[in-house]
Amino acid sequence: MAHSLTEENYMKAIYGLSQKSKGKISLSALANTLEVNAASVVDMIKKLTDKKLINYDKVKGVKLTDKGSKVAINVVRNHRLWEVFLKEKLGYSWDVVHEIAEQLEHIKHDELADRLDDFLGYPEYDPHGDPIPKANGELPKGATTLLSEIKTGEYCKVAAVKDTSTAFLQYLEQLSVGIGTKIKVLEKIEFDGSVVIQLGKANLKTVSRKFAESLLVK
Amino acid sequence: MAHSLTEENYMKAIYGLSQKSKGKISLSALANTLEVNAASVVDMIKKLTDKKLINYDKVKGVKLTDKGSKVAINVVRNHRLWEVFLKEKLGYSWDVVHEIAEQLEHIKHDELADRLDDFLGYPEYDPHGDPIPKANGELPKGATTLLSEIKTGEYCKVAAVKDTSTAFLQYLEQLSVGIGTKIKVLEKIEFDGSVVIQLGKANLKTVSRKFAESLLVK
DNA sequence: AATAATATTTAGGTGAGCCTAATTTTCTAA
DNA sequence: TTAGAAAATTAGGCTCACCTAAATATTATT
Repeated sequence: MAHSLTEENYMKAIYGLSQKSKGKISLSALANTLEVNAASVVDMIKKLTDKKLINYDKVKGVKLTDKGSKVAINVVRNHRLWEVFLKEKLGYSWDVVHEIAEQLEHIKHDELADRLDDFLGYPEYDPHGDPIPKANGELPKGATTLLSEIKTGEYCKVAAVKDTSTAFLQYLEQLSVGIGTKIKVLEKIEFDGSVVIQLGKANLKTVSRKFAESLLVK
Repeated sequence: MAHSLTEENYMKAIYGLSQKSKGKISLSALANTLEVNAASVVDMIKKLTDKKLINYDKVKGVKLTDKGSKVAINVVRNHRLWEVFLKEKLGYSWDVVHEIAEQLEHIKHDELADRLDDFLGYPEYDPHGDPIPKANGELPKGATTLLSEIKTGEYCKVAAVKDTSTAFLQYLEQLSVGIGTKIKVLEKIEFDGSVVIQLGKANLKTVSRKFAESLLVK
């Protein structure tokens, strides 16, 4: 009843894709996110289907079964808890925790996630602001509003990053923007979607559309 | 220049065997501790030799090179630090930490061991009393005296367990014997090597030769 | 020294997860 | 509606780490 590291990664990828884009999940989308060849995906989809972890239909695409969903949520829970550990306890910066958690998320032991959760004080969000699934699989509400959706003149607070690439996280670091940072939207440039924002008392910055669409706020 | 999980386990096994028995390390001894077929060992020995991680000689047996030694010590360092973490921070009992640390020891990130070490307060020994290699590879002195070597009437303190099997650890737990427990040797039965010991004020127990040869004291 | 036991090596094979190349199916846009 | 693009599939191979079975070496025992 245990799953290989690779199987877990496929299910996590399916889960991730189903969260961020409501449409159907194609094999090529999976191949893309997992950075493997489409032919490899076909193999694995067969295997996971046989194990009743997913359902596949040319029309509906790939879907996790309840069983597969549990596995995926568990891996995500582990990943995010370990990220909190790495940041809060070992002092790693948020652009590094992801890659280490990619390894730690596959450590298998019944009570491990729960003990870690307890040790960390039951955090609701990981260092990137993503919600950490509870032991029962329940997911705390995550932010859904983009910085780009905030009206001119209004305030918001950074809730999460949509893009967890090192490049973006380091850029945020450089701007001293983190989870909880207060932002005022001063101007939205119609031409290219750039946004002029105010950080702190009088610190003005112009950020790109891409930036404004990568930051989740509330 | 990274090594596979399997390669790391072979080097750890070679290191372990070289620590506990001073003689030559045969392929069959390795096959035995790794619980694989001897033919598999032959394959891997070739591979590790090519990578200059070990030297193999029919007469002298298997030996780690300096390079291989560094890898092995690193894995052991990781293993024992994670064991401390699991016991001290997550509250796992000492008969469980080993199997989880078997997985955690292979997590790869440059600063991880050092950060963990710092977080744990630079422990010198793991929960079984085994010395934790320092960042520079140096190994704190470990206990070498067996309970069976203590003379009748003398006192000693448990320093480490030589056997880390669940069966032994749980038995110790049951007897309330842990690292640091004070023991007085009352009698040594010549017939079968059993030892009568005193735990605490007046708690007498008779333990087998096997037991007395599995407990390291000082 | 001969036999028995153990250790080592070779040869050939397995499954997991990946690949390329070629093909077929499905979707999209002229 | 049909050509072209994109997606899915098949066929055949690869590497890693393992296996069994058989052959050869070495070591121990009588």
